[in-house]
Amino acid sequence: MTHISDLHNQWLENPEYRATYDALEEEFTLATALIEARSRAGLTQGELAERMQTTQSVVARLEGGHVMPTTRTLEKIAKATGSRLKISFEPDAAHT
Amino acid sequence: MTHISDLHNQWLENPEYRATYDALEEEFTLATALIEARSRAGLTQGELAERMQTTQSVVARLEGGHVMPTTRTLEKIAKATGSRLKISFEPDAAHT
DNA sequence: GTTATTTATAGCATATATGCTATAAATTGG
DNA sequence: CCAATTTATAGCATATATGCTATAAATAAC
Repeated sequence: MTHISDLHNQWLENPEYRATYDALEEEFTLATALIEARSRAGLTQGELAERMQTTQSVVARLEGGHVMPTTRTLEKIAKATGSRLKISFEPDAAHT
Repeated sequence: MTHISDLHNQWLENPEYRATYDALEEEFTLATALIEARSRAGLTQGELAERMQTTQSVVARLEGGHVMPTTRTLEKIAKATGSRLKISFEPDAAHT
């Protein structure tokens, strides 16, 4: 069974992949969070799309992590999955 | 002294405002979070803009809550303010 | 293994966020 | 007050997310 995080760990050993890791991380975690929210709501992509007033292909694209969605889209997802969207900037100890 | 949350509470009594409250809430809280992150970092809009590779007017627009930014922009803000971006969909008890 | 269901990809038009310059408005320091 | 700094707004070009249809690929049900 190939889970996305397995791929993730596997790819970590590829230097070229590591180079772009920072930029991709958010897309990975966001896509994962989205998939989890949809699972929790027990919806198919098509059903979620309907509640978001869009189409299944749009949801697939979002879950594929191929875009950096707007907060407008994130809000629609939250509402459609019975979730509450939370966005925060947490002080990063490592940086400060 | 006019704080954004004061205006918020004040406007809550205006019915017309209440009608669009849901759609605006996220912009309010996000803008507030952004302003806080910048304050924490001790940066002016111009300085933050420079670190984000953009201009002061763009930061002003974001903080004004007049746009629903992409996660790409949120990531830039996080990095520039020494923060870590967190996005999550939390199960909403009230809905379920 | 065949069918039905679900998910992923492609390609294009449209909407919206971003990037930018200039300038106004507001705030701060003296 | 005045000057300097900071923040807000306007307007336009560009980049990117979204909306859409169609179809392929993968999974699940039987």
